[in-house]
Amino acid sequence: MDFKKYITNIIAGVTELDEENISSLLEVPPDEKMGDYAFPCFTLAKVMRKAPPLIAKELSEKIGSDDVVDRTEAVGGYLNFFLNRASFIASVVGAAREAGEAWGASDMGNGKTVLVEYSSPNIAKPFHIGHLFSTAVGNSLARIYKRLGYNVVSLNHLGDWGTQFGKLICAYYRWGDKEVIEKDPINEILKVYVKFHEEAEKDPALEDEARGYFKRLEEGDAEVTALWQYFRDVSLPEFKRIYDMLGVSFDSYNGEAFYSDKMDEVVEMLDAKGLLTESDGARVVDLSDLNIPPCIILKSDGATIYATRDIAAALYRHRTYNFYKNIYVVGTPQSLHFRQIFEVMKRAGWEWSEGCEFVGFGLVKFPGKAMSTRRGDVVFLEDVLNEAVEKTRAIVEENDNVRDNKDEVARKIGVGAILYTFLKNSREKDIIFSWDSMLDFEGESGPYCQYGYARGRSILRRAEGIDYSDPDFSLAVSDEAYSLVKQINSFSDAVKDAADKNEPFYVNRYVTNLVKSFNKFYNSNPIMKEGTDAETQKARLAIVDAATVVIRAALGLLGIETVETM
RNA sequence: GUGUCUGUAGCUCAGUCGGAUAGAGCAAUUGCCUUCUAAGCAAUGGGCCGGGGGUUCGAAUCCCUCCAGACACGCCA
Repeated sequence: MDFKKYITNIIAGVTELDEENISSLLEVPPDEKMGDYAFPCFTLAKVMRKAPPLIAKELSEKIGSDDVVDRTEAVGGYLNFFLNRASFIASVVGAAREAGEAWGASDMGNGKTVLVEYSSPNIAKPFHIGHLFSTAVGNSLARIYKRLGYNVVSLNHLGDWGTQFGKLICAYYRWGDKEVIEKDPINEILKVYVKFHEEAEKDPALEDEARGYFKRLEEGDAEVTALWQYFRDVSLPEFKRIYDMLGVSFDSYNGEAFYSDKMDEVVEMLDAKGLLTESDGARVVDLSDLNIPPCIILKSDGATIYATRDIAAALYRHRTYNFYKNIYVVGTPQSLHFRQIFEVMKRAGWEWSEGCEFVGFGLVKFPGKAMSTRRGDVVFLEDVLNEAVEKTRAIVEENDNVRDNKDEVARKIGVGAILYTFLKNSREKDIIFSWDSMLDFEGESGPYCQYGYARGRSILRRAEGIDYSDPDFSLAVSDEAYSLVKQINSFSDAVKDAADKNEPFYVNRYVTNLVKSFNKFYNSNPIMKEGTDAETQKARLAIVDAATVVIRAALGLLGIETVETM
């Protein structure tokens, strides 16, 4: 049942306000001692021409109590509602257990299609820790939208085209050693790529040479294309290995190259709209009326640029998926680029482009400076994940609680810890990379949440054979039980907030608070311990059951897996 | 220079469509492992919410201004 709505109706019955108005005013008090819902009477004071505390008092007297609302209290200008705890717990726990894994789901998406473009690494370059930001956020958003009933399509817009490949090919011809590269393609290719940038500092002519190679690639030159294909072929298995480890998958790996033959049409369409002007030999869309730089569509050498490809990709996606939303999970440094291409599409008269959303995330930095693949200043994601799994494995051995599948447990917890770190703050915040904080498994962390789940499961295993399907919840009423059940009840709010803002950290914070409440609950309300009354035990077991299901569901939305013991 | 974002406890951050004594984790100090897993629980200390003005019954939150920092700003992506 929707308690907020219930209370809104009560207030509507005793005031002149409409339900929508009341609902937006109704809030949750900062302290549980102040009740479950609070209605501020300040705005009412103007129309009723009475002091807010007096209004609150009068309303409180009018409302009285029933099976759902235990009582109301007027404090200051607030009218505070206290729910009947036993019936609240019974209602929420019952509903959550009935819904099971579907708790928190919604049909608001109604089958509308949401595209989420994320991860999108550059091929022929190692997958570094910075890529995890996009991967973690995108994967989580995809899961969140799915839970809300949207038809989600995950897109990995591989960076497999552009002048950077000219650079790579140029570097390969100059400094590459085929035999060495075959043995460890990604790292060796990275080495020549770094060398290219070092040399280009001294000899800027190299840049032109690189652009020349890309031009040849775009023109379909067989030799250069074969080399490009090779770079792509050796990269994909590397990426897939990491995605498997993270539990991430994509519906499409169509990268930039996929759109290389779809750009002529875009150029023609923009031209037909009269949007293209010439500027220093390049063809651009002028955006000076917005005080932002022009969007380059064709470079002065006639080759395309990533803006052209992104526009072609958006058009293709519109035609293929008829999307409701087309979400780009890309670093904030690219915000101007997306503003430009969204504006160009708008000026082209493509109304569907309104559905395009830029979802930026911060930089992963080293203390002092940003990471740079060009300089070779990178931390490889695989190293971070392996380190986390290794550390977890050592803890698992030391604690000696896990009997089977130790490797699997270590992987899930190690990876979960890293994912959690990337999803715990608002996504636009930069992350300063440090091994210490990456490998901190105490306090608010992935392992903390997984631990709470494992403890709950452990209690339920001890309860095997006990039938707690229909307990008397009045026996389980306690401050800890009540606040835990309130958390369980608010799951769907957290999911909606997360989708609304495209911020997975709302779910992260939610599950952390849920686990915190759960830990308090089982620490102060004995369940399978000796001396616990049998009927009380059943009611508490039902709560544990509901809590574990919701913890698992919430962690699942973050891409974090659970373990039965740890 | 222009634009976007940020500034809250020693550190990392929540809270920012105005509301009740400004919160959490880490770090520090202290209790709790013969009793459901101590990756845990309980408790203590810690704050001119960058500075200054303004709007309001009420401002960390809105407006103005200054200071500090990050990122971006045509032929890379």
